[in-house]
Amino acid sequence: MSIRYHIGRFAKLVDRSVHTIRWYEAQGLIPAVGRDAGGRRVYEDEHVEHLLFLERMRRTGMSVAEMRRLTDLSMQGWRTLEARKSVLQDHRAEIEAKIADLSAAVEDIDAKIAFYDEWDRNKRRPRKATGPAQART
Amino acid sequence: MSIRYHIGRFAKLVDRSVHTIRWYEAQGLIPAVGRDAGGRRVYEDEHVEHLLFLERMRRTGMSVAEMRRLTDLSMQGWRTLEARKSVLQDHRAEIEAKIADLSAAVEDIDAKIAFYDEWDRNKRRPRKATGPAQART
DNA sequence: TATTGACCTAGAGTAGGCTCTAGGATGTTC
DNA sequence: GAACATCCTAGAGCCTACTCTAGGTCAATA
Repeated sequence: MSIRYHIGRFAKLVDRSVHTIRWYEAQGLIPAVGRDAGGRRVYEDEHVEHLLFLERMRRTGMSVAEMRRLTDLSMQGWRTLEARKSVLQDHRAEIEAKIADLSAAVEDIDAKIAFYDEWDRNKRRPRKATGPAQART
Repeated sequence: MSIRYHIGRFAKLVDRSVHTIRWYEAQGLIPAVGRDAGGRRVYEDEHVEHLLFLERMRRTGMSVAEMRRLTDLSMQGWRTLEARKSVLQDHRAEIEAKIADLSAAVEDIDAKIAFYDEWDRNKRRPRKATGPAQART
C-alpha cells in the first residue's frame, strides 16, 4: 500500500512548482494521475520516482518532447523496453558531448585567467595569448 | 596590419548568422565595431577572437547578460582585470557544477539501462531498482 | 547602366519552458 | 459556520535567445 499525495506535497517532493506539475501533466509527462472524491489529483510514490528521473534528464538538457516520448513508451509496458533504451542511449551520448564541451571551456577559462594574471603582474598586456581564443578582452 | 571583414564573412568565421551578429551588437556583445565608407560594419581579428571566446561561454550556459558584462569590462582596460577574473571564476564554478550533474545523470541512465536489461532478460520487471530513482518506467 | 548580391535599419515573430491570473470549489480548523 | 489554505480549469503572459520581414542602399560585375 503506497503513500498518496496531493499536488502541493508532490510538487515539493520533486522540487517543481504546482503550476509546473499541472503543466507537465498537460504535456504528457506524468502518466495515469488519479483523482480523489473532490476531483483533486492524487500522486503515488511511482509518480515521485518517475518525476525525479525526468528531472535529472531535464536538468541535463532533455527536451519536454523527449521526456514525453519516454513517458509514452513506459506507459506501454515491456514491449517498449528497447525503444526506451534507445532514447536513453541517445541522451547519454548528448551528455557525454556536453561534458567534453564544458571541460574544454574550463580550459579556456583557465587560460584566460592565466592571461589576465600575467597582464596584471607585468602591468602590460601580454603580446601573445596564453591559451586558445585570446582577443584583447 | 590586421585583416578586415564584412558581416557575412565574419558571421561565417564565428559560426553565427548575420542576423545574430547584428543582434549581438545591439546586446552589447561586440565592442567598437567600425564602419566603412558605405556604412557597412567592419570587423577585425580581435572581434573574431572575442566572439569565439564568448561562443564557448555561451555554449556552456553563460547568459547574454553575463557576456555583455564581460564585454563591457574588457572595453574599460586593465582596471577591470579583477572584475573579469571574478566573472570567469563564477562561470567556471557553474561549469564544474554542471559537469557533476551531467556525470550523475550518466550514472542514472546506466542504472536505468541495466534495469531494463534485467527486465528484458527475466521477462519480468525487477522488483527492486538497480540504481537510484527507479519508478515503473 | 542594369542587374545581382551583400549590406543597412526598425521592428515583428517564434520556440521552448515555464509562470501567473481569474474566477470558482473544496476541505480543514477554530 | 466562518476563515483560510489548497485545490480546480482555461487561458493569457513572460523570458531568453534568437530569427525573420519589409523596405531600402551600396558596390562590384556584365
